Amino acid sequence: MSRPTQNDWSGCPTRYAAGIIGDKWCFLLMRDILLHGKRTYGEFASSPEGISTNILANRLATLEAAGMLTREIDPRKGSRVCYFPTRKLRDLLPALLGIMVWSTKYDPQTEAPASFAASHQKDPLATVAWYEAEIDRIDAEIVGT
Amino acid sequence: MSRPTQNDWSGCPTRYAAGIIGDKWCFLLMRDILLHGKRTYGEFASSPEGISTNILANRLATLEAAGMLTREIDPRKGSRVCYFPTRKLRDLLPALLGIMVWSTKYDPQTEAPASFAASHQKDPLATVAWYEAEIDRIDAEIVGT
DNA sequence: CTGTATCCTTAGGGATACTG
DNA sequence: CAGTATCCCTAAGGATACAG
Repeated sequence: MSRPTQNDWSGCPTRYAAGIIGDKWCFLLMRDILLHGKRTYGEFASSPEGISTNILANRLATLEAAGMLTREIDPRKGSRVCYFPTRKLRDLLPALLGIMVWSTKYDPQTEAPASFAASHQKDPLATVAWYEAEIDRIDAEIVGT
Repeated sequence: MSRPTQNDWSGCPTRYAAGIIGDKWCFLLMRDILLHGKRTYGEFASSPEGISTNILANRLATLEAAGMLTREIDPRKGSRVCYFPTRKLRDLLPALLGIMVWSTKYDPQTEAPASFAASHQKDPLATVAWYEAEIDRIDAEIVGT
């Protein structure tokens, strides 16, 4: 069976991701959407990292252009804008989960362990259950293909 | 059982990662080390993305300071420097695999599918086998804790 | 070959004011 | 509240020369 060897990475599948994930603000915004359930401009702007409004607008446009989110009117309340994750963004969740597990293990700043870290250490299977529930919740929100 | 809820992300485990992964050059260098088996300054410099030497030196120092790699003399050939992945970096492989799978699915630039993409589509289990072999190969190289 | 150092230009991005 | 626009400064980083 042919499996990838070391010298066959001409079309390296990570270079593409580097353009989107390899940007601090895009990365944090995707986190906010996928993991924190944030959907509105104001919610993004209030993140503890303190993104400035021009950068926020710029990155929202970037992510929309990259097909990671869609900009729509809030179905519940007219004249209010919401950003929804696309399937493409949703599919990044497994990778994000991997990053979270890694950070939980190595981040020295996590003074009081977050509930994720706690439950993950106690029972990794609980993390899987959490992950799948998260997937379901986001799937229910994805509108287009 | 307590599992993470949406409003409990005060100690968000992704913010830490954003500082390391959320940088294009660090991201690509970690890819080179983990997936392309690159170990020397010249090998990094010759990557198709064309990193300039001052940035390369800067990021190698950053990654070393972050405990992601160690700088050592080549055991086989004296007076030649090599950079080895630490366990901390190695543990990022699962996340990187997730990113690769994602890119393989969505990167429109992947004109000729890489062997990874091909084998992954043909048989996902082959990817797992590839991944475990990769882990073993890197583990054999990790020197310190 | 493995880096360092310097120059210099551009882009990133914070602060803030402004608009619908 | 959801942005847009401007100002302005710093840092990122490309090119290149130099050193061990």
